[in-house]
Amino acid sequence: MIRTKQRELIKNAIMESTTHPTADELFQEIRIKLPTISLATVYRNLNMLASDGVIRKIQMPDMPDRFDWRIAVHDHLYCEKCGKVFDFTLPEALDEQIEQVSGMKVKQYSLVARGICNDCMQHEQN
Amino acid sequence: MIRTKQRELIKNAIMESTTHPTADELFQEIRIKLPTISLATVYRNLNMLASDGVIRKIQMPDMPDRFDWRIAVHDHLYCEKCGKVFDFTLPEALDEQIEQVSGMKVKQYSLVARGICNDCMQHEQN
DNA sequence: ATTAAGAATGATAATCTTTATTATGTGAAG
DNA sequence: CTTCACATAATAAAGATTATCATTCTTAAT
Repeated sequence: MIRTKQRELIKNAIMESTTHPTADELFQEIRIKLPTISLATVYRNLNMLASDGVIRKIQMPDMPDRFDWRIAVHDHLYCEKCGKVFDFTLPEALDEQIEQVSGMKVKQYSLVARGICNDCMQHEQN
Repeated sequence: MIRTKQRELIKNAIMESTTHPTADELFQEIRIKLPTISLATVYRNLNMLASDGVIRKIQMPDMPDRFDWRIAVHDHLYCEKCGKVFDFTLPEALDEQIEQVSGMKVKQYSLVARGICNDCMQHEQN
């Protein structure tokens, strides 16, 4: 993995992100600094970084993949009101439980919740 | 939701399935009995049945949606070797835990694991 | 500095799954 | 039987991601 300015910009953009940006959001952001960058390059690098364990790819149904610099095990909650994605961490990882219950070897799992976040709950007028 | 033979066939096909078929797999199967059926109809009806709670839609990253007649809460494990999808059920649902940890209102969640199933473990030659 | 070789890029085509569109057909209530 | 809302078939379109490939960079060695 050689060093290129594209990869550098992509990595920095994620590392500085507070949301969980999609490939396209990162593309739009980086484009301002480096207008010649291609969306394919963004995807390519995000996947490389993810498979190197530098960043994490979050895959949720019905929405584009998102990327996260927080590589420690944690899960995600999508707010159906505001569309934001929040992190949460269960007291203990589920790998073992799943193995016990299923009798299979678990390599990884993804836990994604949908609901309403705190902010949106408070602003609700029902 | 009026009664049509297409809907009937789709529902039956799922109810009799032992795997967790995709829309296209169901389409190919039903096509034999009713060659004029359209893939769009299969999708439309599967989504209707799912939102009516008659069947369940299973969404996993990197593969097409699958459908399941088992509507009771349960989770899924995808075997990376043979490609089959297995069911499992944790001792208790996670909604509450997630709510406590995240402080949000959880409407639903999806837990999908990847790994190696029992059969494939035993046939492995490593 | 030069160069050679591998690796990454940009541009775009292609893929895959799913939904939208629209004209046509059909079930069931009167 | 007629009517009309709803469903269907056929296909176009969308949306996200990956593949392709000619071109351009990086890097390490000369």
